[in-house]
Amino acid sequence: MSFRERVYRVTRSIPKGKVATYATVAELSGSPRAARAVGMLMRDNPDAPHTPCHRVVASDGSLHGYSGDGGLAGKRRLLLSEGVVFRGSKVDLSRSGWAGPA
DNA sequence: AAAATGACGGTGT
DNA sequence: TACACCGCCATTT
Repeated sequence: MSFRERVYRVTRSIPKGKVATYATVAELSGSPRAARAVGMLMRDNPDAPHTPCHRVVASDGSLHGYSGDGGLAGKRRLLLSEGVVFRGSKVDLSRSGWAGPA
C-alpha cells in the first residue's frame, strides 16, 4: 500500500458537505508534514469517480488549485453545492472543516 | 542515486 | 490582511 493509496482513501472518507485540509489528509495518511505531496496526488486525480479531491482545501480555508472542470471557480461552486459554508472566498473551516473520523 | 518540482504550512515583514 | 521566504514530504525526471 503506497502513500498515495492512503491519501486517496482518506480523501474518499471526507464527509459530504465538509472539507479537509491538505495537512489533515497528510496526517490521516501517516505523514503530517506531507501536505505538499498530498496536493501533488490530488492534481493527478482531477475529479475521479472515487476521489473527491475538491473537498480538500488549504489550511486557512482558501482554495488552491483544481485540475477538474471550471478550475477553482468550479471547485468553489461544487463545494457550495455540497453544503460547505464559505466565508467570502474561503471555506469556513470552523463550520465545514473536517478533522478526521470522530 | 541526485536534483528538481509542486493543488502546502508556518513565520516574518 | 497581503506578500515573501524557508522548511517539509512524496513523486518525477
